[in-house]
Amino acid sequence: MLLQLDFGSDVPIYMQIRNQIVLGIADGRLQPGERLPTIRALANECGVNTMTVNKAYARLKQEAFIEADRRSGAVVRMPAGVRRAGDESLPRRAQEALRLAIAEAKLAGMNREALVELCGRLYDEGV
Amino acid sequence: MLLQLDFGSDVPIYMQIRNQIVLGIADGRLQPGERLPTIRALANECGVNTMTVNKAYARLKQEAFIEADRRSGAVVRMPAGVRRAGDESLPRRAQEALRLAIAEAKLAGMNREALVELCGRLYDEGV
Amino acid sequence: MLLQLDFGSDVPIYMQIRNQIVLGIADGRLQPGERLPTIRALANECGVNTMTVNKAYARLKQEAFIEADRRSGAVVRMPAGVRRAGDESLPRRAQEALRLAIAEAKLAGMNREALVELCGRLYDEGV
Amino acid sequence: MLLQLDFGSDVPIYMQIRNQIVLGIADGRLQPGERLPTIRALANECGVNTMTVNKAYARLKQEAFIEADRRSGAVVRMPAGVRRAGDESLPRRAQEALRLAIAEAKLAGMNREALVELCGRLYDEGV
DNA sequence: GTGGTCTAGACCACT
DNA sequence: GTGGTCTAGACCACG
Repeated sequence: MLLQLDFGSDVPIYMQIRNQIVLGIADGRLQPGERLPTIRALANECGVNTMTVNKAYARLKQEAFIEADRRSGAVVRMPAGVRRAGDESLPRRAQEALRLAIAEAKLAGMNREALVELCGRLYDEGV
Repeated sequence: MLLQLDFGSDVPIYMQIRNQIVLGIADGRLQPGERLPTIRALANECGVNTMTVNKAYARLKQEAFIEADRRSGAVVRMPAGVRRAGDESLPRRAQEALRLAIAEAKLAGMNREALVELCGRLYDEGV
Repeated sequence: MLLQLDFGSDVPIYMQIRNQIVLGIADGRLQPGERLPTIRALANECGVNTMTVNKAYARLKQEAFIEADRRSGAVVRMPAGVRRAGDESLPRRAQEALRLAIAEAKLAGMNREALVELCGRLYDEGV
Repeated sequence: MLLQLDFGSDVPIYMQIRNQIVLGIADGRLQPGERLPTIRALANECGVNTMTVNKAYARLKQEAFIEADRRSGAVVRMPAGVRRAGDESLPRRAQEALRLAIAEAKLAGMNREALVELCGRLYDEGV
């Protein structure tokens, strides 16, 4: 899986890395139990500092998306285990993001039908 | 309309103000043609710097959600002025936010049906 | 409040800082609403890097012990607000630590009465 | 006695092994004079490196919780050999851990009565 | 060889 | 002037 980072975005790089890995898990490109690249490898591949990748992995670990096994690096958690162990505030964050994105879609002229279809499609992608 | 700001959030204050006004327009609490508070009044009410509100208004204006009338301050634009055509016009940022939020909902264990229902409900709220 | 750090301990410095601030809140040396030193000031005072203090503050913030207000630095949260917003796993961690410490006390020959008295005393300190 | 290890915890594996054996001695699952599994057997059973178990045993021996009998492997020490006199002998590390855990319990909203009751219960468990 | 921690110094967005 | 982010390079404990 190749990450596409947008330096110059207002979204911090470590957050972009985190987001793309979350997307990768959700759409199946990253399978449960699969090993993620080592911090050094990913940092090298993306052209960023190891600390930056470290921060992304630390967050993913705290959010229970991955496990940082001291032996074999970081592995994707089983979906059953992704039931918010670490961060109770995340669902609320996600819901707020959802609400805002939908409000913008509405103001952009998208009707209800189109929006619901879009959301369903985004859900299905890569199931 | 009262703004609820979360100082200490990772979302900048001016962006929180911008977001809440967008939400207000979408759910009808703010009607097209309605005057927004003056920068100074809103800053005073929220206990933030006028620079902060100024930044929020500037962004809303640039995004065509409001118009800056020199006499009457900032007013909400007519929906015709905000509306664009079809799916394609959903701003990329909004669509990316949507995709990410839906991915997180999926990983939180929400099934397709529940998600679609939630999105529909969020769309309807305050229509 | 002066922090006493033990470089060379196996406990990471940022964790020592975090722990001492938690202790300070618990025993009243740090009052709710009180401002903590700025990251730079504390780093300077302790002779450590700003990143280290930053990490301690980030953790305290995530654990809901402090608020990092973007305007006025970090402030101690109201006790009512310290009800585990961020990290559900912490109480379990604390309970495990408690269990282990008590086991060691028992093996060190401390009887039940002395232990309970000690725990009560530690609880009262600085109420 | 089966050890339950949490790879991916921030507590090193060898320390988890050490801790669980201490707990086992305290609650009576491990009796004085009882033989511990050989390093190789325990390592095999837990799926860890023999070096890791070795490190745990070395620490336990240094802390006088076990003895390394050249013929029969590691055996749990007689309680007399572990017991010391009174409050003062509580190892500083343990007391600091106790203090911190109690501070966190207090900040989590636990009142004095509940805490003392919990500590007493933890003491009694498996006496 | 892994992740975790730390340093010294820098830039930036936000207020 | 604040916290947040990032870099380049380093050391260490762990396994």
